[in-house]
Amino acid sequence: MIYSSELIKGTLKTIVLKLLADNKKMYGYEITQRVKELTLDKIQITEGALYPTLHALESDGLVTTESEFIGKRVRKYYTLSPSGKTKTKEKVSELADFMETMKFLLDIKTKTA
Amino acid sequence: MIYSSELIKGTLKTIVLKLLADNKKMYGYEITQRVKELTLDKIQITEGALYPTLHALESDGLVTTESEFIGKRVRKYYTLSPSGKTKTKEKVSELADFMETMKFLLDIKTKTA
DNA sequence: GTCAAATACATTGGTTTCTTATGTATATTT
DNA sequence: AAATATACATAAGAAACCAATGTATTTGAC
Repeated sequence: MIYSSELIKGTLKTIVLKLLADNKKMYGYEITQRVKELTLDKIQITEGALYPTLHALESDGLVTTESEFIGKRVRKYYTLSPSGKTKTKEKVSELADFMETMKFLLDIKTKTA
Repeated sequence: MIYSSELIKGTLKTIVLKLLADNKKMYGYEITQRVKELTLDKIQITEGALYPTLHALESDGLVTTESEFIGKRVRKYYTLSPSGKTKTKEKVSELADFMETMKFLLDIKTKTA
């Protein structure tokens, strides 16, 4: 089972930031594989979604990059900047809060009829 | 505090379906107010988001409608159809599952560095 | 009694965010 | 040798929401 794509919307950036916070430095392809693995294939980040997101994080100054050659192939590592670390905490706690709220909303049984 | 709008994306339809499942019949404005109230103002559904969503649910056959006059003003009630009830269960359990996965993702501390 | 705010519907234009598809190239496995 | 995996990237389009606008009635405050 793979989650319907609407659900991923809005959480991708937070997922990426959190992974970077936990793993110091990661490259794009690694992120897609890690998420796939951690979620037992339920969340599969497409490259068309990931790379633009990473580029946006970079241009927002939330991450810095360094390219490395593995043989002849480039690998681009992403690392959180100080402001990125702050932003990550904000985003993660907002999402955690949101999930609490959603959990409450989904459990309510206030039959008025 | 109000959640950043990206978070709502993908969950609105499920929220609406769940409210209708719990309250039998509701009208649009009532839904916005109920959500606002239940979430302590943290989720505010805009009309520009809600009405298109309700219309989509209707054209998908997940809800039926009946209009009522309150004085001279129309009020349009929405009620889940049988397929809407089934869909609601699916959507709610998918979202619950997704939140479990996200909770796990946000808590991981697998320092590899 | 009038003026603002609340109630109640709806649509339109624009943005953000993701998907699908495509492109390039190297490395590994069968 | 060919298929798959690794690794980057972009472009066109769709989906979902926001902000703004529009119409109209009703209620509450002063």
